[in-house]
Amino acid sequence: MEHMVGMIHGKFTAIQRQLKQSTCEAVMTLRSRLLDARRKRRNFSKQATEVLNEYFYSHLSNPYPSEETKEELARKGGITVSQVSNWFGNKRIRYKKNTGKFQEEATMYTEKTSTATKVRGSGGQSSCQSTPSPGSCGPFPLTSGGDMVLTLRTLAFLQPPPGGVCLQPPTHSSWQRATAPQPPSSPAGDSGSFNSDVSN
DNA sequence: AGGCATGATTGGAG
DNA sequence: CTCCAATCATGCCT
Repeated sequence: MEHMVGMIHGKFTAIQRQLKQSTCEAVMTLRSRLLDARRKRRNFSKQATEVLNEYFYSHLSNPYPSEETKEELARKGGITVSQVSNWFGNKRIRYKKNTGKFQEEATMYTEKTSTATKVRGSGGQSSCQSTPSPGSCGPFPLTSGGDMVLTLRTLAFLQPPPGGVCLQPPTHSSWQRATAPQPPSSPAGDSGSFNSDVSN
């Protein structure tokens, strides 16, 4: 009996120590990663930039994505929601500051989205849960499987800014903050909100 | 090395 | 709380 108790006790302490160690390790890892994110800036993947730009330029009149939209954009781009918020914040500021510089980009993406918005049928709001995606209908698998294969490589540079198209700088010098730009048409299944960390 | 582009952080305002 | 504006720090190109 005494032997058993001693053995169990020893095992228990060993496991305890192991657990402590692994926990500490995990915490350290998380912490370092967080700290890393602060200082170490890595450019977003092409896909993320594409997705964000498409949304931004197709909603230039009101580039304030709702929480759900942010989530979806984040998932599509393989980034976090806060990163989406950061990006939109930076983008708004920088776009306003230097509208002319973004004209090429703007036309590029607006054209791209306009060609892709064929699905936008009646009702104004597409009931389809998959948001208007560029190129074709549904290039993004949306399976959240971490298989972030860069599918839309092809439409990276569809066409240069067409000369001749008069790009009048939009006079919306300041966006009016309209609350709830998009009706909360939440896609029922919000599962698999797993942030697959493809980077690193 | 320098300059620019860009993501992240911070502080103030609503 | 979110957003804006300024700023910092890094990545990338020359």
